[in-house]
Amino acid sequence: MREDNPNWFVRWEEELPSPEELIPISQTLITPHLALAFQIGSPNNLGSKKTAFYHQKLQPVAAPTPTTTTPPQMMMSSDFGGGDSTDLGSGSGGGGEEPARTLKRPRLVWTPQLHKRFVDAVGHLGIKNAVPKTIMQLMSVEGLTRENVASHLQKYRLYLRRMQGGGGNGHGISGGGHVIVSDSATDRLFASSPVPAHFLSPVRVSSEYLMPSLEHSYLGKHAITQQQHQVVRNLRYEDSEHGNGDGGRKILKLF
DNA sequence: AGTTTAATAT
DNA sequence: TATATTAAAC
Repeated sequence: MREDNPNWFVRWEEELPSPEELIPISQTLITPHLALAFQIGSPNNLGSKKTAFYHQKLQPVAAPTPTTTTPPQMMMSSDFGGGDSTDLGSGSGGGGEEPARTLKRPRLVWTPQLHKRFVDAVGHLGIKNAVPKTIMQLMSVEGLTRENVASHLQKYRLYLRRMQGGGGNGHGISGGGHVIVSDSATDRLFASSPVPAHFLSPVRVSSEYLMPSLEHSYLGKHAITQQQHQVVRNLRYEDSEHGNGDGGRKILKLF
């Protein structure tokens, strides 16, 4: 906002994951579209049975903030669309068909990256303007809907408020009333588990997540213990048949 | 863990 | 009318 440092966008840009971080190992040569069209398994497309493909794009690049208090135009001299193409909607390249935007999308997975964008989008907008629509715009993730953000925001607020009130908190809220600075990837995406059986070291900084497994030859089921999979920019459909809970739903991962 | 719905407010 | 917020169901 205005009260912020005039070069807030520099900081923002710095915090953004570099392209190298986004496309580490599982850079697929075959686009999701093609993979699905040919029913061939991409590296992490496990023994999938049914994979739907319907998606859309959205919002070319809306005005930064068409609301009353308009922040300075951000057009980094370097680039923005070059490195990290934050694109949730899949490639409309080959076929070029654009399924009606009225179809219900598969559930979005809030990866740490996506959540991070969300968080500092909220950060840079004031509390005042941190409302789904503007957040969504500032994030500028294609295909991300307003209700996606709204939903996440709801949970996020939920999370925030139970750390202020709740007994053991150790997090930053200034006595004044606002300026929420929760961090640590927001406690690993909303930390609902009361510190699992993991020997947790007092300080864990640097790269929040990260999967050291170089040779990821995980086949069969997604036997990954916990944590996020390696993310691959753009989306991927999987059939997640959790033994219990919901039976075989399609999910959508970003990045 | 996310989505949708409904009620309510702006 | 459109959007936000919240709770609750799914």
